[in-house]
Amino acid sequence: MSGRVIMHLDMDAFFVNVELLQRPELRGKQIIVARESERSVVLSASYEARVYGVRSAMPLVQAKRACPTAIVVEPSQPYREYSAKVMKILHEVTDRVEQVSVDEAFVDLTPTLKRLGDPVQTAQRVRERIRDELNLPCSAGIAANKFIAKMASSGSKPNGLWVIPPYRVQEFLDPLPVGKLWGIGPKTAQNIESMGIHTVQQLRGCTLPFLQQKFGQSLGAHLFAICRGKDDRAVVTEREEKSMGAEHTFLKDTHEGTQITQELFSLAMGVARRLRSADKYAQNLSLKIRFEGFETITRSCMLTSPTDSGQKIYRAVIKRLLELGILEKQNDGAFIAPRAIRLLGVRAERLQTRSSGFQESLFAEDMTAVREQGAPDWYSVESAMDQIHSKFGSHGLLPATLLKKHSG
DNA sequence: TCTGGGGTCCTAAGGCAA
DNA sequence: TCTGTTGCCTTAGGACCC
Repeated sequence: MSGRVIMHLDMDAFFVNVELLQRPELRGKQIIVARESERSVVLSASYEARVYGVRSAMPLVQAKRACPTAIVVEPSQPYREYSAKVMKILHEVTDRVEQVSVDEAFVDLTPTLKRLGDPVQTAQRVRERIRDELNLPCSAGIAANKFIAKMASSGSKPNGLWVIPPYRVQEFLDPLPVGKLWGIGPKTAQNIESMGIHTVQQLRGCTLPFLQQKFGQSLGAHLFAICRGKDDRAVVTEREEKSMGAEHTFLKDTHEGTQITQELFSLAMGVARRLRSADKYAQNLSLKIRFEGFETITRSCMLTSPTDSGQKIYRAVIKRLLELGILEKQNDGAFIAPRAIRLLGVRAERLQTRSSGFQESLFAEDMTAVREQGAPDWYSVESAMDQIHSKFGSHGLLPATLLKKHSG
């Protein structure tokens, strides 16, 4: 036994509760945070709205049908700032904090046991501080590993704290439907259930070779472990980004070349800007194209040399789409998409850290491209400011921590 | 009736070199 | 020179998470 004590902390309906700080008159009501658009999805729903079956990632139109009285609130708050305040409180307990997303984190409490004593009281103090100082509710789970801690915090929601000691793990897991396990999504759950296995207890009856034969080496071994409540993954405090991307869904599916190239230009510039502010070059690009009817493909290409130039990314993307016939050039030189496109995405992969300083030429190149092709609305002062910060930051005039605030 | 945007990790297949 | 094996790289796709 490792003898670890892990806490998983999860903010309750984070986006909703941050919005409520500014609009307390909405407390207790059915709230949906989402962009008001035909194709948007629910970012977060208050528990009052969840009663009606509203869930995050649900199409907004569907959510409104499920709960017609819900009030839709546009996302308007600096969620990352609130997130940072939560993380700061966690970091005051220990530096062994792994932020998983904007609203949740794992904390390895093992090293705090001597200094702070009972981990349950430590968790309670953290939750009280978040409630008192930030006026935000959260839930937490405590267990001997990340998997069980995560399951515990999910089970304790909303506004709860749940401790699952090792000797209670199996009785907690056994009756659960396999689809409730963290990491088992709808597809895998369906696969497992098609074999007549519905509960964790039944899954535990499968041998390791059987699971690996059915689900592959990795997933098979993972299933074998988690249905026994075993998980030796460490709390990882620092993680390097492996890719950065941007995507956009059109309001209406489009064949129109100008609209498509403008969007690609905008995506390429956005990705390049983020590369520069993170001091990274990309060696690979991955394109995502979703056609009408929701069929989605990805295509990738290697760049001739690593880059953080929006122009180079844009040119590579156009070249690849022409090769693939997803984009065609007409006689008059205009582009057209033979199949209507719903979504476009550009992702930079195989990132490498830039060792030398900011490359003036690339900055100038992108600015020239913006002048020539006309900047889309978003590509204005903010973007230029980011590049200037990036430029001076890499010369040491601005601290790196400040730069981080401008990225993302 | 519909399905966003940001990611990570895994697998499989084909090309290629040792 | 031919054949088979192995392993790595590249590419595409899928599942999952929030």
